[in-house]
Amino acid sequence: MLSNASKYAIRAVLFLAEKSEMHQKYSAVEIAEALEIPNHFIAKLLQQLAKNHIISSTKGPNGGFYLNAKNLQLKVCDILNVIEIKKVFEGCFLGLPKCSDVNPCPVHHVVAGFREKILVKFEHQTIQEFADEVKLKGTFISHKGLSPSI
Amino acid sequence: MLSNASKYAIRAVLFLAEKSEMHQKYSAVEIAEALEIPNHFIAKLLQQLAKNHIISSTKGPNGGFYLNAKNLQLKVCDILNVIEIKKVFEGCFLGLPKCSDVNPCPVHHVVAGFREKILVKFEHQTIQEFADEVKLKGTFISHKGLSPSI
DNA sequence: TATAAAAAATACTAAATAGTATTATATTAA
DNA sequence: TTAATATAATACTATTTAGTATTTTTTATA
Repeated sequence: MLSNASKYAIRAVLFLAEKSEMHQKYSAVEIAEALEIPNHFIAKLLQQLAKNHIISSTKGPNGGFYLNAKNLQLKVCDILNVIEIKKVFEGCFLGLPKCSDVNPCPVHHVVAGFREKILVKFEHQTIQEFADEVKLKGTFISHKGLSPSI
Repeated sequence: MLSNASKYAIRAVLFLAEKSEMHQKYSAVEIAEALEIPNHFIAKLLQQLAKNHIISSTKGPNGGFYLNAKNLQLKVCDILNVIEIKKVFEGCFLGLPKCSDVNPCPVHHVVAGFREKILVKFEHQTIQEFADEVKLKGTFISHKGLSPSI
């Protein structure tokens, strides 16, 4: 459903959001290591996000990527609009050109419920709120260091 | 989430299921036209399904593809196991390697509900039952002939 | 002001998915 | 037994996504 690029980008932004209180910056390499994702790939994605003002960056020594107050008020959808070409959550699960409540495909109603939920989250919840929720609930944006047996 | 190949294959099998009472056979070309999908592409998929005994076929004049009683008792998952290389509904929505109820990603619980529903349907409902449901509910496996404005 | 650290830009290669074209084989029926 | 029809098999091309490598630019600081 999401491309690897989008998955990496969302996790990277959540990583930066979690760290944003400390006002520290993180290099692409540090982020790649923390999330166990390809170094050069995430660097390119972060650059795209920075260019589109979804995240912030400064060059040079002690530079890196970070989120400012404005960035923290953006939504996951703002990330996806930069990374993903096509609208991810549009498009019928079975590929019908005009699938809708009126002309539903055989799984339309099963999918529609999920789509609604995830769309509300990604369109309305701010990155700040999302990151707070991650902290509160103790969910994971990386499995680094997790016991290999689990 | 599903590849085009899987989408086409599921719709083609539902098409054949709907027609199975008439004991008529349908050529790849006829199926392609009815579902408005690429001719050669669906032909190749139908051949794969036939080779794996998911659907039935006979060559020659008046030949074509059809479903026998045994085929009608199969599940959508049986189709996917032939067409799709990787398990479609495994794998974390955000790409975490060990996402689970124990180590959930930030959207795990939103996704898990949907995944459960669609998986139950695709694993347990027979093609026959699925096709009956399509007929009963009047859902669409093609939008061919639908007014272009809708 | 030279150096090093970091993003930014550019240009690739590789792999997976999507789709097309051609030829061979089987079967029916005239 | 020949012609027509349809699947089966094989071999492609094109596009998208994923990932890598290299060079340029900016900037802090020694």
